[in-house]
Amino acid sequence: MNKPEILIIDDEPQIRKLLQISLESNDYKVLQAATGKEGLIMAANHPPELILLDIGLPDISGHEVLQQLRDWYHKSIIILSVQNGEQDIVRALDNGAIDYLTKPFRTLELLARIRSAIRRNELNTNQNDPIQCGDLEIDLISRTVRKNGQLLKLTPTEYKLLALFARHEDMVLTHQFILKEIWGVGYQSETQYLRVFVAQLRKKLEDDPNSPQHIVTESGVGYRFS
Amino acid sequence: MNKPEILIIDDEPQIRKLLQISLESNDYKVLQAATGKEGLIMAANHPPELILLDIGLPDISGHEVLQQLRDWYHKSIIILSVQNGEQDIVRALDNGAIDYLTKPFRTLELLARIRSAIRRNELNTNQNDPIQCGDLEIDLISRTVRKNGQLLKLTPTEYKLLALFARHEDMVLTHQFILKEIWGVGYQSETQYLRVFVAQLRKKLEDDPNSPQHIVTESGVGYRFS
DNA sequence: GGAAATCTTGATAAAATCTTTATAAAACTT
DNA sequence: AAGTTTTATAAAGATTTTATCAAGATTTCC
Repeated sequence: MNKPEILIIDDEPQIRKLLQISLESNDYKVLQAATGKEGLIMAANHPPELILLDIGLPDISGHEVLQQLRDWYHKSIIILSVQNGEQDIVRALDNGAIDYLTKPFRTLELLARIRSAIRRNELNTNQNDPIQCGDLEIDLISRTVRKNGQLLKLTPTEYKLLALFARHEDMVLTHQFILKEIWGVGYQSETQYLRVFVAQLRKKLEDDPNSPQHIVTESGVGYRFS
Repeated sequence: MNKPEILIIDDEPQIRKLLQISLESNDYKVLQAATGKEGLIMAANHPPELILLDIGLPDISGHEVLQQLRDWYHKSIIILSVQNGEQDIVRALDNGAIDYLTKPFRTLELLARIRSAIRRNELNTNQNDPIQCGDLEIDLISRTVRKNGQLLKLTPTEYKLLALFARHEDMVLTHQFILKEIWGVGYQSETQYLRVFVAQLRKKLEDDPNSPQHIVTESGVGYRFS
């Protein structure tokens, strides 16, 4: 049985050590790089199952590393950043990072995010099958959405939005990304549209729209669907 | 053990003979038609497992035969065409042919294509049985529609439209798709046609055309039949 | 060739959806 | 804890989409 390999790219030795202990005790194999350059080389030589990438690196910017990785690396990349780094987070997510964690992070949350990210790697198949999310079933071909087997009536924009969420389950989608995908370039500042439609979707598909389970808001960043 | 039946529609006797020998020696039962008309009749009387259809027929164009077949026949149709018939091939595939072969063809390739086509049939069986939707019964073979047992009189376009809906029960069909299927490419913006015919169909087959149960409109997208 | 049936096109009213505004609640900052 | 930013929600106005009728144009069939 092979352990999944995780590459950590971070310049702070304490962080690396902390991550190493947490991850190894949960049956992952850990690889470490202290600089962006080193990280790129290690990833290229031996592509891991997941990359944890610090945005604040000393040599190359983490954003630069992310972009270079994304040219060829298609598995999950999770961003590590200091608090108040919202700008960085949004930019990284828009560049293809799949999730983010702000330091200091809680171990349980870290592990949950990692499990989810690795699951996504394996889940890229069967594009045509209906998507099952708890009590929701989204069939992208027949364009139907069912909640507990019952057909929901969605407007075109509501459906587009839900389909976008469903295609990126568990991922944080930034406002900008969603707006670009649904309304097109040029609408990236109309975040109000998004709020209105998210509210409508929640009203239709959440058991309790006041404490949403499916469409979770990531304050200052975007939304996550699960 | 029943042998799968294959209907050949081709005006050239040599080709039919060649195909017959190849196919029978590989345990298929072969039916033959020399004209489009004859082919349509034979297919209707005794739907085969697969149809090999020549595009260059003397009486009706093979395209016409294909379209008429596709109104009700949902198993595989493989197109036979002379070389240089690219236009024909593209058109035929758009009209629902599943594969094509250019004459002269190599026997092994032919047999491989046929095996693959028949395998696809088995994925969706019972296509030829009458479709029952509540009080409606649509028989694609005899081209009849009954509501509570009573025969409805539909115009050709109305029938084509209803047949299209019935073949895609519960699916949302976009305006564009429907227009392309019924009127052909180039009519995809004539949504008014569709509205008129949907209204006529509803008048004929809904109990209350003002609150349609069968043909449901998906505003901004298309219609759904159930 | 002519009558009947069918299809195309235009006009208009009704319905559905989207956009925008307003305001309150929640979440973060300092 | 107060102030600021971000988010949620409702509802009015604007726009788009749909339904329906009916008049011409075309095709089909005898």
